[in-house]
Amino acid sequence: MEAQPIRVATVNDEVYARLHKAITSGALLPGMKLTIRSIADSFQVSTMPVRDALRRLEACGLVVFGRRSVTVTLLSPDEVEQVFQIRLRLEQLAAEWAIARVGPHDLDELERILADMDEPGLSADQWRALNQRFHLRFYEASESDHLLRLIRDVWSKVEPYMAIYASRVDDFSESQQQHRFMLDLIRRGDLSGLLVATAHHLDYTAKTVVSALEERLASS
Amino acid sequence: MEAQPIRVATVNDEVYARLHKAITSGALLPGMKLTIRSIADSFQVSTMPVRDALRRLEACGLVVFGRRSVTVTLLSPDEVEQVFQIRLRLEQLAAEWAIARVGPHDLDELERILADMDEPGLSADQWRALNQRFHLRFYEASESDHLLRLIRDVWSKVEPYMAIYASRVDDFSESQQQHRFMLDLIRRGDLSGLLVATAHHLDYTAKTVVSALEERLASS
DNA sequence: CGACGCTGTATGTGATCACAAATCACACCT
DNA sequence: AGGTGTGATTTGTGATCACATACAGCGTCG
Repeated sequence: MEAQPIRVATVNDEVYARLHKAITSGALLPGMKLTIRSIADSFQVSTMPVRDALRRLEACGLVVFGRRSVTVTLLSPDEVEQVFQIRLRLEQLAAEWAIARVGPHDLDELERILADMDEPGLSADQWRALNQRFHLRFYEASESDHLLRLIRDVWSKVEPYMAIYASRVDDFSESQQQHRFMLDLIRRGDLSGLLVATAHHLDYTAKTVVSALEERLASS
Repeated sequence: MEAQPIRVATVNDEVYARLHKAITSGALLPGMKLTIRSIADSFQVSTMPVRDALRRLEACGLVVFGRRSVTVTLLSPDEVEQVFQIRLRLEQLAAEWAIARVGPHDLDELERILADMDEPGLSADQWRALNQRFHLRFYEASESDHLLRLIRDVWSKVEPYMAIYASRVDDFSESQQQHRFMLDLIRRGDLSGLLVATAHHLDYTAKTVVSALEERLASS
């Protein structure tokens, strides 16, 4: 139980959190133009915290500052694929570190998350949240805040597109099967097996997301 | 010749660039407390662009916002080592992509940079700049802005400590020898050899930097 | 002599205002 | 009818002001 310094919620952080969620959940679609003033008005705050929040989102790569505009980052299918490749390398490293330090308590929690994901009738958002929690929860065992933060940021970049994918598909059994297989490898401490499984899992996800994205682009 | 959109220099960007350089070059030491107002005064601008710039630096991990203070990020030797490990994975991926697309023009420029590094009487800052340019110039051939930006950011995190190291050592021949070896592998398209060499090179650098850092900590 | 508590200052946060430039619209010219 | 130039509006940028609170310095008490 490492005590994080208590951060009293500042408006800045709140705006950042809401915008981050809005973008990654797909509520604000990639390519959409944002205006600082409208956001400020809708949140009933001044433009200042919105500016700060957008700056931080810019550094995460979620928005892009133009000459006179702020737009939600729009990735081409090719870029999405690149980001997935980057994610893979980072997550493989995290897996290496995590598998060596994972404890029984961690395993229990991972198991519980998977159980939650088996629950029928999950919304796409709920499934995405649980899916992310499963992976990140495991990587937390790596005990590297730097790596974890990096993975989170890179994850965020492709999250909007996973939201698109998840909203069109209602069968996650294949993905869930892979999760169980990976958890089993983690339990047995099979690192090389886990690395392969992770690559396979991410490739599978990437292919699905990218093809869904290309299909959407072609139809427009 | 891909045309970058013309960014007229805003005060914000200028402040960001200066602070970034000040931190990575070691002029602002890790752990140092910053005050928005003093920075604004010294740059003869208002506090506003400084705030924006610091927010962006925060997202890059170069500064940390406390409750009532902004401090330059201070990394423990252990954290520095972690970041080097992350760098390695990212740079190996970049090497994979770059070695397949590198062209004669790129090779010429890399050669020229190495020649510049052979120049005797280089200051520590100059050597660091050239060293970074050599590696990043190669990775530019990967043609992935996302990966490149990520590497740049992660690099920045350990740059201050490389500055400490570089200021204490005046013999870079070992490092330079590794560079020449790597460039030769690039020329011959020997990917697996390059991956090993990259790992060796970064491990060597990390060990040197970390031990210099620990030595400095022990003596204080 | 040291620890605790209070007060004053310093400083990040948020709001409001002013400005310049980019964008859009409409009208005009070719 | 299509392209172009001009004006109005939008909108990000930067400055200044007000405020609440963390932090330091000092005094007092045990």
